[in-house]
Amino acid sequence: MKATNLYAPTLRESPAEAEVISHKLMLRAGLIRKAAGGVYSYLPLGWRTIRKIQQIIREEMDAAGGQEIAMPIIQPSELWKESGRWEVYGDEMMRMKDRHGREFCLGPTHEEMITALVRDEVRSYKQLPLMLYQMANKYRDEIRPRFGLMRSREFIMKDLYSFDRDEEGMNVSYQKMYDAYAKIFTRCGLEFRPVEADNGAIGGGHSHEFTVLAQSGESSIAYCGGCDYAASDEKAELKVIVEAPEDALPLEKVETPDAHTIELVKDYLQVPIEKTIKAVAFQDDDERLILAFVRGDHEVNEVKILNAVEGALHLHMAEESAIVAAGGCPGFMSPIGLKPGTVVLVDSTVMEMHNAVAGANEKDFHYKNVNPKRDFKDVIVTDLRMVKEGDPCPRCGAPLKMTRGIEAGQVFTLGTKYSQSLGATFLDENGKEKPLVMGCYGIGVGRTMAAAIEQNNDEHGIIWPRAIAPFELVVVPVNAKNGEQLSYAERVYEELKAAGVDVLLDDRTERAGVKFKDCDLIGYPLRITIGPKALEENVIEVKVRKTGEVLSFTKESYLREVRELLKKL
RNA sequence: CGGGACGUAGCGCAGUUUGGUAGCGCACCUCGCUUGGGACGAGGGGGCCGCAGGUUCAAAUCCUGUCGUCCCGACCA
Repeated sequence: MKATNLYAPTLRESPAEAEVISHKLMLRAGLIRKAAGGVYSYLPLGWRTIRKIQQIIREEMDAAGGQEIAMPIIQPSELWKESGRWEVYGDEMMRMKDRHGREFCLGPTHEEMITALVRDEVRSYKQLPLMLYQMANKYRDEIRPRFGLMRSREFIMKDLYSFDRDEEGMNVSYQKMYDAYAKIFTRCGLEFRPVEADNGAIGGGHSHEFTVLAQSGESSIAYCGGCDYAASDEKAELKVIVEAPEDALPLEKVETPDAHTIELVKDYLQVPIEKTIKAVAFQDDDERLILAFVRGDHEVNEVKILNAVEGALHLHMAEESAIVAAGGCPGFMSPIGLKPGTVVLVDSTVMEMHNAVAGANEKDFHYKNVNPKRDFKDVIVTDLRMVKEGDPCPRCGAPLKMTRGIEAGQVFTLGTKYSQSLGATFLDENGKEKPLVMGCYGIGVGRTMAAAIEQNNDEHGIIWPRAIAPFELVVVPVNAKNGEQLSYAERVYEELKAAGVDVLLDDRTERAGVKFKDCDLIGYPLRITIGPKALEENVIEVKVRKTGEVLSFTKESYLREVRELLKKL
C-alpha cells in the first residue's frame, strides 16, 4: 500500500468530544470517525487493525474446535419472549417494528438466536460437543456510551456458543475457550489478567473476565500477590473477619443528635469505625425494600446483594417513604425493630462483631453494645462487602492488591438456562431427552483495539504491538520529489513486500517532519527512512517506534534484521 | 434517567456579559520557494453561529422550546 492511495486523515488536535487517550488517538490517527453517539465508522487504518485482531481470534477459535457462522442482526421478538428476556432486557435493547407491526430487535447478543438455530437440528448426543461462533455487530442502547470504542452502542463482538451433553463436557469446552482467550490476548501483544467474574444478567454458572490492564479502565480487579487468585471487584470473595471475643454487654439506646452518617456517629460516640455498623437501603424493580448492613468502614457490593436476594434484577437507592414504611429511620437504620417481612441482609463480618454501634430506627438515636448474633432476628447473612486493597486473599490469606483494567472478553458457563426455556434438547445413548448444556464466550473486538492503544502509547501517539498494527513497517523517502530517493524507497518497499512484511510506502510529497509526525502518531512499529544520509552511506536506517532507537543495516542484511526485529515487537 | 458543561468553517477556539449582520490558528486550493522532526511568502475558497419559535428597527449575542455532544452516577464486550 502506498500512502498516496491511503485514506488516513490525521488531526493535529484532538476533537473536544474525546476524553480518554485511546479515543483521542483513534480520532487523531484517522482510525475511526463518529457517526452518532456511540456509533463509529472504521477508516482504512482502523479497519486493518480490526481485521488483524479478528484473524487472530478466528485462528484460535478454529484451533479450539469452533466453526464460524453468521447470524442475523435483526431478530424476531418471539425468540426473546420465549426466553423471557424481551421484558428483562429493557431499554438497552434497540427495538423496531416492520411494516406489518411485527416486533424485532437489533441483537444485543445471540443466545436466543443460536439456541433456536441448533435446537431444530441437533437431535443426538453423537452431534456433540458443538462450538459455533460469529463476528457480528451487536447493539446495546447503553445508558451512557462513552470513551469512543470502549463503550459504544454498536460494536463488533466475537461470540462463540458451546453445546455439550453434560456439565463435564461443558467444563471441557469452557477450559478450551479459556485457554484460547489467553492465547488470543497474548498474540495481540496485550498485558492482561483472567479474573473470576460475576455472571450478571446473562445467568448460568461460573465466569472469567479477561481484563487488559490499564489505569483508564472501567473495571477494577483484585489479585493476590501470594497465589494466583484474581477476581473482579464485584466477584472477589472475602474472608469473614472474626473479631476478638468480648462479653456481650446489655443493649443500650443512646442519643446521637444529628449523627446521621457513620462518620458523625463514630466521632460523637468516640468509637473506632470498626465498631460501627452502617446500612444501605435499596429497592428492586418491584419496589421491594432491601436493607444491607456492613461494618462502618466497609462498602456494600450491589452485585452480591442482587445474588443474595431471589428475584431481584436491578437495584436503586430506596425512597425515604419505603424505609419509613418498613419501620426504619433514614440515617439511623438498624436491623433491630423493623417490621416483619423486611428483607434484611447482613454481611458475615458484621455477625462476628461484639458490642458494636448501630442505628436505633429512631431519629437521633443509636444502640450501643449491639451483638448481632444475639440481637438480629430474621436476617440473611452472607458476604456483602466490596473488596478493598489489603483485604486477605480468600485462598491464601495474603493481602489482595487492586488494579484497573478494560474488560475485553468474558467466558461464561450457561448450563441449561437457554436450552430449557427454548426447548433445545437431544437424545442420549439411552434414548432419553436432555437439555443441551451451554457456554458462551465473547470478545469485544473494537474494545480490544481501544485497550491495546490505552496500554501502548506515548506523547507522540500510538505504539502498536506488531501483531495488530495497521502496517508493520513504513518506508519513508525523506523527499519524495527527489527521484533517486523515491525510486530507492520503492525498491526497498517492493523487497519488503516480497519478503512478506506488511509494509506501507509513505510516498507523499509532504515535508519529512510532517511524515515523521504522522508515522509516530499512527504508531507503525518500524520505520525505514530513505534520505540523503542513507543513500550516501549506502545503509538502510530502521527506527523502532517503541524504543526510539535507530539501527543501520547493510542492504544485504536488512531484510533478515527487520524480520528479527518484528518478531520481538 | 438524575446532576453539570457545551453546540460559531474539516479540527482547535475567540466573539455572547453590554444586540449593529462573523473572526483567529491549523487544515484545504493556486503560485513561488523549501525538504532528516508538524517551514516560509503571496493570493484564494469555505460558515442558515445546532434547529424552531419569540422579543427588537436590528439577534451568534436576549427569552422560550427542542435536538445533539461531553463529563459524573446506576449497566456491560
